[in-house]
Amino acid sequence: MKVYTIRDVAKLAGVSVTTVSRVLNNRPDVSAETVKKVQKVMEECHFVANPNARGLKQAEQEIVAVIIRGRNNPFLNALAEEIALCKRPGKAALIIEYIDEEADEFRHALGLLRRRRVSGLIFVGSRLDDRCAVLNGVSLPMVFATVSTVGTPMERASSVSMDDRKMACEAVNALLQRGHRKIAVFGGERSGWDSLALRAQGVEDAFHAMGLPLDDERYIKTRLTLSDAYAAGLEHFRRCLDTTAAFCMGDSAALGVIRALADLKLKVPEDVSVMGVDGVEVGRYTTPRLSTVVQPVKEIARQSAKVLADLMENGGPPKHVTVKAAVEIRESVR
Amino acid sequence: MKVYTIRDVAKLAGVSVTTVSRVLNNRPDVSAETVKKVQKVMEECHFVANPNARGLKQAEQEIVAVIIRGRNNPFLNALAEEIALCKRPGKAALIIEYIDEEADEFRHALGLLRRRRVSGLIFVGSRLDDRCAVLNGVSLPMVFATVSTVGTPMERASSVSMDDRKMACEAVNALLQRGHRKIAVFGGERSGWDSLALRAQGVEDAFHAMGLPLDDERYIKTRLTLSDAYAAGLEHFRRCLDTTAAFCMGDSAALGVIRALADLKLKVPEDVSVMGVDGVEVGRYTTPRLSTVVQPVKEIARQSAKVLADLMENGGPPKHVTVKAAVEIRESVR
DNA sequence: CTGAAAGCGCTTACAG
DNA sequence: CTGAAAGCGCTTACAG
Repeated sequence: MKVYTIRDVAKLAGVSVTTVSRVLNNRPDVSAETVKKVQKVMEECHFVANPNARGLKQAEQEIVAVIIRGRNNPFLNALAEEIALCKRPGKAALIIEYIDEEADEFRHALGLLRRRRVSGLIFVGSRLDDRCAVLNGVSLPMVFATVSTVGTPMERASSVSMDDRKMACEAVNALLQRGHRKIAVFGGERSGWDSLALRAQGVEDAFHAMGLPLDDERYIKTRLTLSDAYAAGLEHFRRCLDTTAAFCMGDSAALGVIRALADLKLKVPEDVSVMGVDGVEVGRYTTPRLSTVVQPVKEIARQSAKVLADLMENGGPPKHVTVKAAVEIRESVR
Repeated sequence: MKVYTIRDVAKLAGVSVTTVSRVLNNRPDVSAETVKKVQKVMEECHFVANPNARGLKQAEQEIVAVIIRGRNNPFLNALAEEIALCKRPGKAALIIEYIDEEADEFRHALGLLRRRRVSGLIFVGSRLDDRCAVLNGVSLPMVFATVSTVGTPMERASSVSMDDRKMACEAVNALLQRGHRKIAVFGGERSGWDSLALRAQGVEDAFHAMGLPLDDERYIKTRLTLSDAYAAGLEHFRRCLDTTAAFCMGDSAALGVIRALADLKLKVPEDVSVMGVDGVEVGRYTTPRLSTVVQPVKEIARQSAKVLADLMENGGPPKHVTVKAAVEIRESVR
């Protein structure tokens, strides 16, 4: 199957290449008759312009890359979708790269920069540990969505996030206020600067404000997936029968823990209260409905796109936006 | 910030453009010394090759487009991920386009074909109604994942799917076997050729095999989302107090219906049994665990990629692959 | 191991 | 309204 070029089309239509190009780009300065003739030929031979050739001459198109860590996280997925819906500076194209939760998103980004002429970068759901220093060599506008980069070694990165530390504190506080004292925390790495580390600090804040110690035995480090949290939940509640509440740093993890409790014949919230973080849709439909810290997905997406656009257009120092989140007590807590 | 070309690099490094190109492509026929020199310059000026220019000369890269209907469907998302992981003929690039559930995926595909030189197409989760005839003009290899195109007006389309009719029949049969007679069905459009229409036929088959009529009042047409199914469930079970089971043509819908039942103080499965379709992960962790028709996601992805690859390489008539699915009775049915 | 030159398929001043 | 020609930034025979 021959691939036609505009040269072929021109010959077939008996016009110049220039004219075909004009028709292709809907320029006004072609006679209606010619347009028709050329379009007919294009139709007949299923002509499709070569985007590489177009891109080569046309004002180089800007590309914004969105790098998402973990595809099956419904919260990050929803966020990616919203980001894709935001309008971008000029008509910058968007490339979305999902990378494995265990992979190194920073190396991945560097690799991408070497292959493509990216002019802006959004990281979604990144882990912020020592690795992030490698981005210091990058002078592109970068924004981290959902985690704050304040206080990290990355001096040039912007970020949009809720106040993870404060919200975790509020969430745990909600449990403390309801009389819970033995609270299990299902979280991640406590070092580093990312959301999970900040949330761990927030948990401590809440305990300390009440003059209570944070029981290390009740801090359970786990991946925040359904299956891992389920296993971790089984393990914990078999061992610690006196735990009356769980704060899970992700909704999927919370759902996994709730299921583990059910399998141990413990009722939520009668025996154990469970609180998540994120506010994914399914949490409104489970039984019991999941209490959680609802992150404003659209707001985070919008602000991320806006900060990036502003940086790409006007430059300037990195910005850090904090969006408002809310603890929503639903049926899983009492 | 100046954008460097390989010409600039060549000048700075004191070599020819050809040599720079060779270094760029890791060709073996350059002296180590030269390589080092050129790489140093590239590094210094943050050189990134223009992919358009590369693509223009290099053997035109094949592009496979995946068109997915509805982004927040976890089942389709999982499928898309698996497809992305499958190896493709040559090193065909993959572009994944999510389109709105209400949009017309066929027009979208045609638009895409006009803009990009796509050499293969995978549709994920398409609705198959009269609109699909527009694809008859397309002579590209196309495969529909999750729906069978047998019997549709599309003569050139291949498909990979479970036997929707048979599996729906089996699922409803499982309910009938357990003594349920008043079964509500939450499905979609009953006309057309897509999965939902086939499943509706399967439901009828099951009823007819038992010599029972399918009660039209209990066929509820709804979008198969959490929120819509929730609303439809509330509405139905308020009205039909004698319904003892629900067959929902999607797991999200099933979860929505289960929640509606809970809000009506009806217990699942004691008062009403609920069965879904798809087999999404969260259904294994809800309370009660969701009974469902588990579709073999990886198998569908793998077969779709394989059929497409084969068609792209060798051509030939369209293929229709049927994969095995299984009704899994979990806690939501008794 | 290295380079000069042609060419990929378009777009875009420029001239008419 | 139309066309001849230069050029976008690379790659790739070809010659050395």
